[in-house]
Amino acid sequence: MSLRHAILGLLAENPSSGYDLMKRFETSLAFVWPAKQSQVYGELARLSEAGLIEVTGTGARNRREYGITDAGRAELRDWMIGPGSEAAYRSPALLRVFFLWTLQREEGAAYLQEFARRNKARHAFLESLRDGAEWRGDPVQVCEWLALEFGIRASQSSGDWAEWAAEQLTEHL
Amino acid sequence: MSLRHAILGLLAENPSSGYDLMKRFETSLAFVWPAKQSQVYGELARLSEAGLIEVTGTGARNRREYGITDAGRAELRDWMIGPGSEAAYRSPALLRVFFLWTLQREEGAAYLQEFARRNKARHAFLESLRDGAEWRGDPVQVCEWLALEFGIRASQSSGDWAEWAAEQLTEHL
DNA sequence: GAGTACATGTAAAGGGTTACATGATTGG
DNA sequence: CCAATCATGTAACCCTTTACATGTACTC
Repeated sequence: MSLRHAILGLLAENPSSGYDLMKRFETSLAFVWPAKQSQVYGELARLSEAGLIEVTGTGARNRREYGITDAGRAELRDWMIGPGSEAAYRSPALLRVFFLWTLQREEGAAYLQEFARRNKARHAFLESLRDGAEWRGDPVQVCEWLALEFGIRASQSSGDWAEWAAEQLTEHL
Repeated sequence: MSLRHAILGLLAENPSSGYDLMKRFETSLAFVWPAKQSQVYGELARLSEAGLIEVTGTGARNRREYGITDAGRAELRDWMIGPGSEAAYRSPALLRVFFLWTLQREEGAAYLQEFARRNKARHAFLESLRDGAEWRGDPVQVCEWLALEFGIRASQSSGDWAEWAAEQLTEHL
C-alpha cells in the first residue's frame, strides 16, 4: 500500500490539501507513483481516521489542509527503513517485444523505432526539467533531483536499447 | 487488459495448459508481466468463452491444453499494432528516493547502496541467463533475447545510478 | 457573465493478490 | 507409500480506473 506512504511523504514536506496532492501526483510523481483524484481523497479520509494525518487548516472553496501527525511520521519512517517490497514491474511496451515475432519484420522494426522515439522525447523532457529548475540544494530538492536523474538515465538507456533492437531485428529475423 | 494479450501471445507460440502458462509468467515473463495462478485460470475461461482460444487437447491429471483461434490471432494482432497504452510505471523503490530526505544521511546512503546491490545481482542473473542459453536464432527466441537485453541494460543503468546517487547524497545533503 | 481553476465526494467496474480447496500422477 | 509436482477452481479483499456529481472563487 504505497499510495498511503506517498501521501505521508508529501505531507511530511508541507501541509497540503487533497487538490495540492493530486497536482503533485500528476507532475513530479507522475513517472514514479501516479494516482487519481478519487484515490487521493479516499486515502486522505482513511489516513485521517487512522490518526496519521489531521486537518491543520481550512480555506476558500471548502479547502481543507492536512498535516502529518507524529504517528504518521512514525509510520512513514517504518516504511522507509523497512524491507523493500519488490518492483512488480509491468510494462505493456516490453510485453509486446516478446511477441514481435508475430508481426512482419518491418512492422516489428517500426514498433521499436517508435519505442525509441518516445524514449528520446521523454529523455529530452526530463532533461529540460532538470536544466530549467532552480536548484536551491535543500534536502527535499536533492532527492527530487536524484529521482529525476534516474528517469533521465533510464529513458536514455531505453532509447539506446530500442534503436539497437530495431537493428538486431532487421538482421536476425 | 494486457494479461489477456500476454496469454494470447504465449498460445500463439504453442498450445499450453494453464499450468504451463503459469510457469512462463513466473519465469520468462516475471520481469515484464508477472501473473498469478488464479489470474491465469480465470482469464483462460474468459478467453475461451469469447472464442479467442479453444481446448485443443487433454492429458493426465485433468490437463486441458488451449490453442489460439483465428479470432484470437486477430485480437492479438490488433493489440500488437494498436496505439501503445502508456507505462503507468509504479516503483515503490523510486518513491522512497523522493522521501530520502526524511532519513539521516547515512541511512539514505545505505538505502541507495542496497538498491545498487540488488540491481547488480539482477544484472548478473540476467547476464547468466543470456550466456547460459542455447541461442538457436528462431524468431521467438530473438524476441526473448531482445527483451532480456533490455533487462540487462536497465539493471546496469539502475545500479550505476544508485551508486552515483549514494555519493551525491553524501555530498549534497 | 462566462469560462477556468479550485475543491471535494462517491459509486461501479476492472484487475491483481492472497488464501483456501481439491485431486491426480510420478518418482524415489 | 510418501513427497513433490502437476493440475485446476474459486472467494474475499485490496487497489486502481473511470465516471458521475456538485459547488466555489477568480479573472477576463
